[in-house]
Amino acid sequence: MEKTYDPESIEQRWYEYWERNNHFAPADTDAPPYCIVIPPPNVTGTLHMGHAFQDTIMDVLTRYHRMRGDRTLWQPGTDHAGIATQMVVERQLNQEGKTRHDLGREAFIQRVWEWKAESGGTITRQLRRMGASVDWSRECFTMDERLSHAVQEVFVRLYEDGLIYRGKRLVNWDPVLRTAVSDLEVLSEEEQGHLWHLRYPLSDGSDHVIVATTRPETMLGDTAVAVHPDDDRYRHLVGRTIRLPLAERDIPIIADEYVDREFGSGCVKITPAHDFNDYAVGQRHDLPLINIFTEAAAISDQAPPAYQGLDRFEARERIVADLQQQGLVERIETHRLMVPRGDRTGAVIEPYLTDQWFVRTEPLARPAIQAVEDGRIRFVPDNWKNTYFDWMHRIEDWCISRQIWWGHRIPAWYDEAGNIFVARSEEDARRQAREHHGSTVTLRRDEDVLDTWFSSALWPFSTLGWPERAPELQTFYPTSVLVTGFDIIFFWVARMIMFGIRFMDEVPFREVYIHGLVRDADGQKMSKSKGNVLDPLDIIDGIELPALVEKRTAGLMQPRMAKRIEKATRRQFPKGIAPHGTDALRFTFCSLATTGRDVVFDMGRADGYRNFCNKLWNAARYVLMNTEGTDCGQTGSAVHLGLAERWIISRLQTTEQEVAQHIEAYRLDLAAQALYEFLWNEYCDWYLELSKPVLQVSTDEAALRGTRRTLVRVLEAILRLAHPFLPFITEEIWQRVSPLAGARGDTIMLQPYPVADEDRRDPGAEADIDWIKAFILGVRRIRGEMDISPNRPLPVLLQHAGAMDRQRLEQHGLFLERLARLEQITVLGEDDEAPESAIALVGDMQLLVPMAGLIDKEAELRRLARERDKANADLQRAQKKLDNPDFTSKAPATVVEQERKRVAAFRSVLQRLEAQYDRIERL
RNA sequence: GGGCGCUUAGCUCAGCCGGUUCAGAGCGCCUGCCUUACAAGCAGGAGGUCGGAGGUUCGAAUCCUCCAGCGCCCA
Repeated sequence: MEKTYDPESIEQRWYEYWERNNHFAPADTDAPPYCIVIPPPNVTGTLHMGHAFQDTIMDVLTRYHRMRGDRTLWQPGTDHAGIATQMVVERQLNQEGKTRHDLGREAFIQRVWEWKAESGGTITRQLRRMGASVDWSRECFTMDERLSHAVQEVFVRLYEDGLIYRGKRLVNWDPVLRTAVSDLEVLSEEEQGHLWHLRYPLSDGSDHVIVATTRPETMLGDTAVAVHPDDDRYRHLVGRTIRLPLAERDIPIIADEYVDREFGSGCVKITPAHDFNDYAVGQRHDLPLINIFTEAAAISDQAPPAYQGLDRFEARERIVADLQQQGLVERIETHRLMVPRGDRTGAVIEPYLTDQWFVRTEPLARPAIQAVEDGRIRFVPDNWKNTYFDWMHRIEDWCISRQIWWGHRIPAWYDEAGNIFVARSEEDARRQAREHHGSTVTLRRDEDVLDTWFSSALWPFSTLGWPERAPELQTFYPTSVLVTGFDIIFFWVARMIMFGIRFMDEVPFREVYIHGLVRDADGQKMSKSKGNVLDPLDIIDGIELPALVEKRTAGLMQPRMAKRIEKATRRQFPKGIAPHGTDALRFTFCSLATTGRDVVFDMGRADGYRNFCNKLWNAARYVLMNTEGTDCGQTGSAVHLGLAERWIISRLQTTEQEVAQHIEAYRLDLAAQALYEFLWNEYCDWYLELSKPVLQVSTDEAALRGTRRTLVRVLEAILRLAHPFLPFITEEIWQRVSPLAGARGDTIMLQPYPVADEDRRDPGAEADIDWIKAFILGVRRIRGEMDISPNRPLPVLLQHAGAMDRQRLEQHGLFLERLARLEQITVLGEDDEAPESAIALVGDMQLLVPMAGLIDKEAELRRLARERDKANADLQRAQKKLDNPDFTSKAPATVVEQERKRVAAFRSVLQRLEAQYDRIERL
């Protein structure tokens, strides 16, 4: 083995091996199924930290269950990401000086497919680099013919059941994309704006009212002015009319409870075609709707000619100027208001009146709520169900049509009279039309496509073969768990539950594991525009600083940010990013997978876990150096297990139990920590060290075999235990180690996951080792604090050694001498005079290192004082408890007894430390 | 305005269905070591009144209330 762990040289090789040998496919057995469907990433996208984190979690679960023997399927696939992908291709066209309209629909879609062919492999390649053990033979794409068919089938059935309808409604309109978007795709944030107070004259010229608005340009579409019915200031005006300035139309003054008397003048303009609240008011009062905007949010021909064709913001300026000229602007204030923006374009969203398709959600939501209420679906952590319920109880109909081209085209046809025929094929639509009309008529297909989330909503069953009665569907649906971020509970999770129950009559997954969102070291959300994104592959492979800066500053929407980003990057990564390897990155993600909602990515953690991999690597080197070519007992020769062997095997059981328990509870952080501590702090720090004296000096063949066998077997178990977290390094080492451990197989990934064996726990061995550790630690502390060279062998005297101490000394003296580097150990009789010494306590026994020529008096006094103070503090605290009669009378007897023992122990320790302190001080 | 969450060592985080891991881990820091698995290491060490104030309890970082600060989601 190489001296230093080099992930690059091993990782890809093993992935190719696994994939080539079809090890990711579910086993062909009757074992219980376990299935995760991947949240499909954008097919033309690239892997970001969130993906890498999420995929690591899913892969750990998948590999764990596969090793447990379950029939395990991790179903992969990608999403066509309608709007995002279309935008990318449109941007490419723009650079060629073209628009999608120049190409036409068919050619444009062709162009998107070309782009998909070109860039579509990127994210799946990256998924492979992460070690994701998905069954590639089952890879799906939402726009595949089969899945498109499923989407169409769902649409038609919902329509036939009256759960999909078409209607003219006010929707959120993105004037840049020129499409409707759902309310979830609109982000409202507070921005600085103005409040214009406008003077609206009564039609008869006798008076005027003041209306306040944040959007003066919409006044062209006003069809009323409203006041509160109980507002005495305006009661006399209700029923009269306003002469709307600029438009020169007469509009009524109406009374409606919606008006907030405290806001502005208490008088509001009503623009039903351009505001959600006004729309509702308009409905109540039967007001006309005047649509003054085009699809691009320019002023339409419904407005006065002077403004037609102006962009909405230009129009605002012109209108305000014109009103000012007429003396109709009372005043202008600065005002903070919520501005809705499209999550893709950042454009200000317009409430816009159009024909759209909607899913009637209420009947779907009811059973979906029920499924979580009665526990058929469990959220982990549990609190997230509140978020789910909150949304589901107030759910609104879902606008599913999008005025873009890339996506599933809505299977609806219209005749010239506007009748709708929803059908599974054009032929079927024609047949319906013929039946309706009694003759053949011309049909026109709906131009719109479906919201991308519509196809995602059927992902758990469409990927498994629905609507066919595929065997995979029978086996793996409902899937076991959905792993996702809380940001898409509404977008995706809720909709999958609704559709799953509707079409499969069963929930899509039993559990929903919600993980946190990955943020940068400052806790900021990672985003391209902030220039703080990390590419998981750069952490795996490493990247030089100039390349990192270049990557972060290239293609920015706001080029002026480049300087700041560069500076921050140079500050945070002065040396670029060192290569860490996939395993280390995965382990980092696991250790960060706590129950919190933010995952702050700290490169220091990744460094630490790369070191951890190196530790494992070197432990394996040590084991192989001492076992390869030797008899490790695998052929059945006699084997004797010493104390250290029995101890490490016992500790292994505890670790196996903990790791499995934590994985089952979705606490990968705790599982990772248990693994880390066992490998480093027990196996490496102690067992490997304890094995050295045996291997170096023992002549007992059975004991030697026992040590070698234990070195190899425990390592082999660690590898299997760690494999879900660290797939590559464990495979690499396992291939060398497994024959020595008597294990057989082509790959570690199909080996059984370790299961704790209670019979192999050995409390006696653990107690003995604890004693040995206390002894060695005592000597080391004296050495460290007295600045005695670790090379210098020390004599040690023992006072008050009990029978047990003597016995342990007898049996395990070799360990003590070697690990504490002792010259000799002398047991003093009770009457023997001890020389002045530095002291350490091992239970009741005192461990003395004579001071002659070695120990600095002042240093030893400082050290004793520190230990004395600590013991004293412990004693005081425990004594205080016992002094409280309420404690002794009310606390459980065992607790009281325990406290008494502690007090006795502290007191004894304290006494000896004080005595020792006094003695040294008198020197 | 409604809901949720967070505040533990310099940094990132565990612990939180009450009492031996009432204070932990990694990184960082200090001291000494290139000891034939590993300097990406070894040995030792410093560092926190667990946001603040009350309350429940024999006993609270751990349960309750209020306050402060931060954050997220929904109106």
